[in-house]
Amino acid sequence: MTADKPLRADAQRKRDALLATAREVFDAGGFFDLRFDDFARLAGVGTGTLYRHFPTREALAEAVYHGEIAALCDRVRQLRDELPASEALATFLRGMVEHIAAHEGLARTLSTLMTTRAAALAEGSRALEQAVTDLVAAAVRDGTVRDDVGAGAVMMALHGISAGHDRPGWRAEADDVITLLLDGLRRPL
Amino acid sequence: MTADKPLRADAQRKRDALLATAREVFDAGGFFDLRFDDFARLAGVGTGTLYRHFPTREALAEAVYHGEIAALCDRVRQLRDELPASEALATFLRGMVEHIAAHEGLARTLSTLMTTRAAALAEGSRALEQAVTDLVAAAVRDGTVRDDVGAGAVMMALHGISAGHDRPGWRAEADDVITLLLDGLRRPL
DNA sequence: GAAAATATGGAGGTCATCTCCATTTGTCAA
DNA sequence: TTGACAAATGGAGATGACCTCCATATTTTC
Repeated sequence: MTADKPLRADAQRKRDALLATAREVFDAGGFFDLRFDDFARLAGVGTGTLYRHFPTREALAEAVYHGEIAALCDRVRQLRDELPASEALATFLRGMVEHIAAHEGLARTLSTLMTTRAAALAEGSRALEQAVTDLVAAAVRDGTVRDDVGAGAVMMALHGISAGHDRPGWRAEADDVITLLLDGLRRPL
Repeated sequence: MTADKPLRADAQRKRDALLATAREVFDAGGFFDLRFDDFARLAGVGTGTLYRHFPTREALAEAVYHGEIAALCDRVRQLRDELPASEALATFLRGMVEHIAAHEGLARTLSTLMTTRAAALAEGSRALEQAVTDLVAAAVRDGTVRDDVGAGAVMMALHGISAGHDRPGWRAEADDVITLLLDGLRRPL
């Protein structure tokens, strides 16, 4: 799938510069207010080069997002190895809110992209979804989580959380959503 | 706030035509793929007229959305009068999923708008949020719903649901989210 | 029915997006 | 090293969507 052909030295350099700049702009939150051409200049690159590497804003965002997703997936796996499944799930979800809080600009950028062009990011976030699905499945096997709801519901709720990050009481509400999810997921006795 | 000055006859006619056309295009789901100028022509109106009535896409969407929101608020109030608060809440949330399912194009349009320019729709959706907040508060007063989480969490989850409407297993997942919410909200004994 | 007020529509200006290709840079074989 | 080929660059300019402006048309008022 990712049959990357070896990139020429200068091409790799430019690509890295673009990604580095993108990460900064993302975190600053000004991604959508910046003309794409200007973004190229900001990264010290011609517009043509920018477009060759990343044909669309979404493509660029996905590339930036990729590392982020991978890190989250790792964290899911790590938690699953260290803790009982249901605790791992709880810890992960709580940590997710923390993570979004700490990278507000990034969350904003991503959730905007999600709704404008879901397809572009679907590929990338599928990995995360799979990891969460596995975690939920493990908790179900342990008998600590009900078996009549899927992990998709958790993903949906997470999406709502990250999309709503600019609400005034975001942090408290996000925590509440997680609380409701976890309590709702507990296997009815 | 809405101190509408009486509109001239022809102006009203054009405005209605625009709204009617918008509703169709929304439901068909092609709102964002359509050039705004073309939309004017489609409604049999000059571009200038379109822009005078609705300065932005968002303004148009909000106008279309307005009736929708009002209907939902009415429904919340109606349910609150007919049923115990916690049942009213459950019925409303279930109905909301049904409603989104039945108006997919509209849901898509709205969730896109929500994230692109939250401010534009905030006014309209604030009313809905207030109605839901009241309903949750009533359920808390009844003692059927826990008092340590706010209604904002419910709004967030709903947002996640409507934003994810194009996921393959949307309907089932949406129902799951509601199930989790409701079970999570039930007052712990 | 004439003047004033209000609304119309679409031609054209503005500006971000993206393409194209003459030029530069990197790679590799001899 | 050097020459020749491939790969990559960058920015000028085409493209096309968005929105403004105003001469004209319609409605209302007196």
